[in-house]
Amino acid sequence: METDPKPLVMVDAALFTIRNQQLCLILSRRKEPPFEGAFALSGGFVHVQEDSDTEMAARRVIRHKIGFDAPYLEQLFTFSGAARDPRGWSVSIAYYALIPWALVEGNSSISTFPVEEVPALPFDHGQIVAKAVERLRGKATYSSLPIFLLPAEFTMNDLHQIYEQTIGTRLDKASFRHKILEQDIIEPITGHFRVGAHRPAQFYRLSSKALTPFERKI
Amino acid sequence: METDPKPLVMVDAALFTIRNQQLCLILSRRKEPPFEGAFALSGGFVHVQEDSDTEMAARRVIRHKIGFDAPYLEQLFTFSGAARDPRGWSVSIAYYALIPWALVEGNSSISTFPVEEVPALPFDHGQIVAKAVERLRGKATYSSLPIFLLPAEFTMNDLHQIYEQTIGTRLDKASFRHKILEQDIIEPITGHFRVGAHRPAQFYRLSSKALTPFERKI
DNA sequence: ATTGTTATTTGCAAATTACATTTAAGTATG
DNA sequence: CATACTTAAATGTAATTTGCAAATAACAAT
Repeated sequence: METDPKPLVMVDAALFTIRNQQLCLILSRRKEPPFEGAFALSGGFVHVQEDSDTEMAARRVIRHKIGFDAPYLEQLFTFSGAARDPRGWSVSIAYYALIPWALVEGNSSISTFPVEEVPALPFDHGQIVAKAVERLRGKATYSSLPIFLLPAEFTMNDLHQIYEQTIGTRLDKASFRHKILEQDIIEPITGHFRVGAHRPAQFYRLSSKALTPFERKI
Repeated sequence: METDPKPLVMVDAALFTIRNQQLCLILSRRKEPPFEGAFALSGGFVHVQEDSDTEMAARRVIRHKIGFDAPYLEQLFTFSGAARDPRGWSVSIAYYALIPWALVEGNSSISTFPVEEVPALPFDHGQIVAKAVERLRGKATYSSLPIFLLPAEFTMNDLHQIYEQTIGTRLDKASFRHKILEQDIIEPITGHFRVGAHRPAQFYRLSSKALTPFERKI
């Protein structure tokens, strides 16, 4: 079998949320060396005994950070090499997750940064973030992914804004409405409206048909 | 640092080619246990000393198999767990590559199987193949990826067939022609035609503008 | 009742795509 | 050498999708 030195195997997770209509990254300060005290992604070593696979390792890491499982989690890319971690040749299986802000608001151990204002990060976390943003933006243009950034009930405008934020461009309201409704991924909550000093907005929720909304095209 | 047992780290590569107008997978028989003699993907352990990262490891493995670098190589997904390899908890960073058939024709150590007729494979190679096919089909619908399955010079019909094969559906000839030419990813080779018992077909090559054709939309 | 503000619908122009047909350019055959 | 045959390439039009602008609806505040 193999007698060669084996690489370190870890997972890292880029956590996204939308705060104040801005696509943000959730970071926290490292509690151990290397780079103790610096803002970084959530990460940790894969534990062969407790993790059935790396996705479970990522879930464990995320749960440890925010206290619950992220509504959406996807493997992003695997980074590797001798340079990315001072402890030696390593492999990091990177994930990204989408989390509604309401679920983490008030958690004192985390900080958020708009994706355009993320500080310099240790390891190769900058690269991971860049790739995660790219992936998220890409998928948002042809899938209903951004829905996972919203709470269970939301208005068409909420959804529209989330899409514009994640994609980073302006979208026509009427066309957007059309496309979304055509796809049957969301359904109106009859009789439930957001009130205010103007016409009330219909509330929607994920459609029962859209159990795996991610596979649907927008 | 870590004293836990570390997982085995390997790379596996799904090699695609088009043979007889069919999207095929290139497999070869394993020369060592486990599963000695069985058809499997090309794979091997990551060597911390010689591989600068896992992509280089994948290249090394592929070069060892076919003798040269694949024209297109992309990281696919990382598979992991205790069950995928009898030698223990492992991580496999899977890649897929596109290779014109002309480049490997005659190589006696490889076999090809149409993707719909791939035999049962050892490890979790069946899963890897399924994911690779899915990824390839997905990307073919919005990028010019399939071009890497063709030789340097090809006709519009060659390209059209390759697309139909990789996507798995029928595409309108006229619209296809339009969309491709619009994008400037290929250019006609003036004066060069494929002859036969009928109207000669114009030969094309990758456009000089399309240095990274993969980023372009079809 | 009037005004202001946001939500939602409607209508139409522009662009894209699908489908059907025609024209072009050669070889093979008698 | 004219004709049939086959595939390549171009053309034209219907159907669909998308982009843009305006109209209408529904409420609160005044």
